[in-house]
Amino acid sequence: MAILPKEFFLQDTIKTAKNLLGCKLIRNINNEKFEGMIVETEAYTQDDPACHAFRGLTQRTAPMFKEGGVAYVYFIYGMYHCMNVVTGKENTASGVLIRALEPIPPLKNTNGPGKLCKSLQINKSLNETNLRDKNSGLWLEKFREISPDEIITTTRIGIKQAAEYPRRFYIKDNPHVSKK
DNA sequence: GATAAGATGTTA
DNA sequence: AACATCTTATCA
Repeated sequence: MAILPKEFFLQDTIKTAKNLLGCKLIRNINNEKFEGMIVETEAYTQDDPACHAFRGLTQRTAPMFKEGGVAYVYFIYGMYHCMNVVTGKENTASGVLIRALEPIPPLKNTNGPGKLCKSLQINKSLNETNLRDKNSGLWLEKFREISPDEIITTTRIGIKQAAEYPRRFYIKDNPHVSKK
């Protein structure tokens, strides 16, 4: 299937968070491919108190300010990495947290943002990597069409700031969404 | 089932 | 000190 084009990442972040549902995330490790379909996302924008970039540009958040289509990978809780798809124009800080994948064999254990990064061996070496370039080892493709009535919207998980924002999206009845 | 605690390192 | 998490233990 086709690699997601640049324009895909330059739309409204919330729209992109929904559009990413049903897309495939593919990781190439030593010419072995691991893939899964995105089933759960969360949107983070610069005007959002829960967004890492809310307080401005720092070394950590710099990737979020790049033009959409690259990865923002950060380390959390001393053990896990989480991966975002950066969205929007250059100098606007926004991204979409990938929270869960429906694994395609032999991939497994991808029902959570920390778990999927562990399974796909996503770490800071992939920070700022171009998600439209297969040579980067991590990229996105169009996979399945998800109709609007299959998308459930809820509040986000694991945050205290702006906890009431309805910016978490997942595919209805999909068993690979992260646990409550 | 539910809730609590612990692991652990980076960030601001 | 808080943290965009997860696993294990300890209840009931």
